[in-house]
Amino acid sequence: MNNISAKEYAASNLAPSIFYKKEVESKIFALIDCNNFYVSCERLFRPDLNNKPIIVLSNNDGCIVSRSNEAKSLGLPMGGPLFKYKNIIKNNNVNIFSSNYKLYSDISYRVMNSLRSFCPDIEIYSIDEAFLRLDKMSICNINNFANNIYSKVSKWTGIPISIGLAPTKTLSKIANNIAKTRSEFLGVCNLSDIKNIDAIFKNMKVSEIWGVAKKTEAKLNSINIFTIYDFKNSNQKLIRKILGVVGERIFLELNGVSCLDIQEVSVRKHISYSRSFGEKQTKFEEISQAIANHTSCACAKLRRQKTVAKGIIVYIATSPYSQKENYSNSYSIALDNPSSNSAEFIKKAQECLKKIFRHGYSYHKSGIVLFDISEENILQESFLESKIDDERNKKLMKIIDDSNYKSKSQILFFASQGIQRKWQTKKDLCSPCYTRWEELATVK
DNA sequence: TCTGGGGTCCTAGGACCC
DNA sequence: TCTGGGGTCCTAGGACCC
Repeated sequence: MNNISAKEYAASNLAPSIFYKKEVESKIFALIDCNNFYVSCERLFRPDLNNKPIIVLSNNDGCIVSRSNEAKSLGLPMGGPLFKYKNIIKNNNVNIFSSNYKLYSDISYRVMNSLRSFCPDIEIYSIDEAFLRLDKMSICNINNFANNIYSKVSKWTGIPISIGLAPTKTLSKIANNIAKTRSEFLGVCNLSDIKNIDAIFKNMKVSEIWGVAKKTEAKLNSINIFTIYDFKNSNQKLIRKILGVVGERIFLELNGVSCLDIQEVSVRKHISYSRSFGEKQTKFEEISQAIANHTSCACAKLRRQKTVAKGIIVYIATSPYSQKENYSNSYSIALDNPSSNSAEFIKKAQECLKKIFRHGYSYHKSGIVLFDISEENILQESFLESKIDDERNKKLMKIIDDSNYKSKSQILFFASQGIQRKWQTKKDLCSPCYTRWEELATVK
């Protein structure tokens, strides 16, 4: 069955209903989403925390990024800064964790592998979400199949999930939302089975649609579109005029015309690494260490995806919330030849920092971006650089990467990254990484 | 006192070319 | 004297996602 692009659809004279029918028959997407993922990972090894309010914090213990249902009902908002909610947290004995990304990515890997065993046509959309395309498989009963995924994944990994089924990705996100929020669906919602879908859509705000946030919501509200039902039944040309191709695509997807398919994994186009400092920093030396560290981590990522970058951007900033005079600046340098060598990029990063560092400010954050990324194997050989040096550097990087991978930590690093690391991010409430040998849970 | 981090895609506008 | 316009590429910024 041909996929009809939004453009082709817009250009066609055929009645929409013909397309809708064809598309409904042609594709079935399942969106699988882990419930309160970070919180669920923490609970996995701490069953004593079931049914208790838990929150997980962002880097530097700054904001709330994951909440258990109990924490949600206390009114703790997603993204809320921790210090504003100290009272609620204290009065209700809310359990707090710093984010433990090593643990979460290990658990995520388990969940995704389980999903892949059901359907190879998978797009891992984020650490806790994946789309499956089910219509290419021979499945007798799609609902039974989804129910099976639902129970097996929870059983195998211990992580609760929700599943939304629909003929487009946008609709499957909505179906997933319904599965998650309405207990009568028992965690799995097939949108095509719902008889009174209009009644449900009339009760959902446009901001509940994937791709519609504040700005877009305001634009839609201004033309009297408030609910998903309103949006779905509005005028395509008007939507195109007001929201551009992105909005038009959403409109079509809501109407069952699939414009977005499963995406293959592609190499990152930029790799960035930035952190707020645990405490404000004023000295060049400390910030220089942090920058060297960010650069080294980003280069390791670059090598892991077998790519090279042409240049680096370095930036530093004072806190945007500070009452004092603010300063932020960035500087970039392009290399003569693309590289993935940490030492080379660290040197350039420090040149950048010298250009932008100003005395007299308390810095809050620093970061780097590697840009113009291309695949390693299509790298052009330089005429100037010595090939022997190049080979030696590659070997050195491989030794560093292998050792750090084996030890699952940074046992080999550059002196410029520093040892004291006064700038390091705050992570006071971190759980053990239960999935690694040296931190396995103990049974008493 | 204390407010995260890493991405993607799209668009508008400028520079440049013929 | 009359002073175009279309195409392409690049970049910065906006909007959104989790």
